[in-house]
Amino acid sequence: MAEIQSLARGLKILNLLEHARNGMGTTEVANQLSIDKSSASRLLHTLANYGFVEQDEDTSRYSLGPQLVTLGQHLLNRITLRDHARPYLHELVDKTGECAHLAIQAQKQTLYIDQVESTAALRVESEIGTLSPLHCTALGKVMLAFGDCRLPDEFKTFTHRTVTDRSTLEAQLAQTELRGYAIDDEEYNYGVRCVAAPVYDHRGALVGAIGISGPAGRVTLERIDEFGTVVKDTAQALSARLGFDAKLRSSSSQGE
Amino acid sequence: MAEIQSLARGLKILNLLEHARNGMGTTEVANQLSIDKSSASRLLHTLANYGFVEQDEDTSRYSLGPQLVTLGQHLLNRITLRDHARPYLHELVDKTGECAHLAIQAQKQTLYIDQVESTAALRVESEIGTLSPLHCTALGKVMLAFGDCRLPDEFKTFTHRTVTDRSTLEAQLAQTELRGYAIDDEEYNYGVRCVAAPVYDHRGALVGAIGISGPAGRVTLERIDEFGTVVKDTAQALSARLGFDAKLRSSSSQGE
DNA sequence: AACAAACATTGCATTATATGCAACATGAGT
DNA sequence: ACTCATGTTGCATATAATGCAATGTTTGTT
Repeated sequence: MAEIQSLARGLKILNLLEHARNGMGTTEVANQLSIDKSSASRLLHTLANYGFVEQDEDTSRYSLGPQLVTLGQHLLNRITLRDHARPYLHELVDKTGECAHLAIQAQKQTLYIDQVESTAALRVESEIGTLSPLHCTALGKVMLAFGDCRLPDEFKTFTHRTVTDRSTLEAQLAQTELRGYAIDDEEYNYGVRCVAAPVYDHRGALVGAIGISGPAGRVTLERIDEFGTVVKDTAQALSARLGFDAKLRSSSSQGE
Repeated sequence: MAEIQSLARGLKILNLLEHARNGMGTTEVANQLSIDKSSASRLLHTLANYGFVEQDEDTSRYSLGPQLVTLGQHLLNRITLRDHARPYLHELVDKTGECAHLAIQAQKQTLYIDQVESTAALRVESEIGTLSPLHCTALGKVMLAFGDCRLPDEFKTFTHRTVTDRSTLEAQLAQTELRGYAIDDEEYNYGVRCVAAPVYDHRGALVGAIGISGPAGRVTLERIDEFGTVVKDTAQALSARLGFDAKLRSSSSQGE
């Protein structure tokens, strides 16, 4: 099905503005999209009418508008998993001393929907709202190993440790399933190691993943199983809280 | 300047989906917008391509998509005022026992960008991302009294206490300016009373407002000045933290 | 102060896109 | 098996969107 070009252009403008710290002028937008500046002006005016962008009165530059906060926050607030998971994220921080995150699958990627920060000076933060790849993040590998989504078609490289070979990744995911938790061993960010485990609902469907991230110097390979067990146990407690009965689940979801 | 119709329709779809708890089907969207269902289908498909909506694989229904969370959260996270204000919101909760909020002006309304909840069982929450009117909320009246925006053209009624007469509102705003804090006396929500005060930056520009909200039974008229003084003092401390020098500001922003 | 350059907006004729209609495929209910 | 509703797709047509040129405004240079 073909796209609606005008709508697509408007949405592209929003994505451009995400990366424009000081907003963008009409001509900049036109140049980036390779369209006439009069077209850009009309697209921006329409986005502004509905509050999706705002135009600075002094400089005429456009920035992302409040309607995105309203819709985005509204969507976030209706994910009940966030409320249920929050205490467990705090528990993860308490037990591991590292930052804890909650993610769901969206857009064939991993969407971070909550985090609890640790008190450590050196810490790993993942901004809520961030979309990350599936194949090289701990939370993403949980979706692949325990959920029903397919492997992506391509595996982008982020560090020299990123696995981009399909059969190697599949073997890793098989190991993940056996262990009951996933590992990101500096595959997405240098110096950062993460562990994550699946969260199921009362019907046994994967609804998200929780995990911790820390500097590789603290989340060492020697301690990875210790961290992994804590994360797995906490995820299981959260799943139980959501009405998941582990006995009814096939043994493939158990890490024993 | 005329709007771009296709883009406007796409954005209207997003606004419709905000209120659709279980998503909407293609035909529902078409009916709501009075357009053909083939047009609705193409608009929704385009929105889905860019992640602004998601289509449920089983039911074909559309819902708001993760890109809105990404963009909205990105925008929210870049408002440095939130980080600076957070400790002061906690201070307000500690001192008053009520929920504290931070808002900025956006779209000729008041946009809530942060809140700290009190521990009281009965409390007033304002969802982050919410847009509220200027003329009948405490935070909104702060924008009108201490900022440079004009009065709205119309004053919608929310409770029987909502002020809708322009000269009465102007007199109220003059009082607000003298007092140094604004009051919402059940004008926006029945049973809820709020107090708010202005936050200035180092250049003396109004950048936001902080305030508290509570049940009218606790935030009584007898105690309103006590609450007002606490909020005003906290807002002044935050302004000072942002580099605002109260001595350089005209006396109109001082509440004495 | 005058001038040039860049930017943003607007009018308008033309072009390309978006549209609605009809047909088709699919699923649900009887 | 049949009917109805929904969603998608092909296609001809109508309309909106487009780009060009002109205009107005602001900024920077001389």
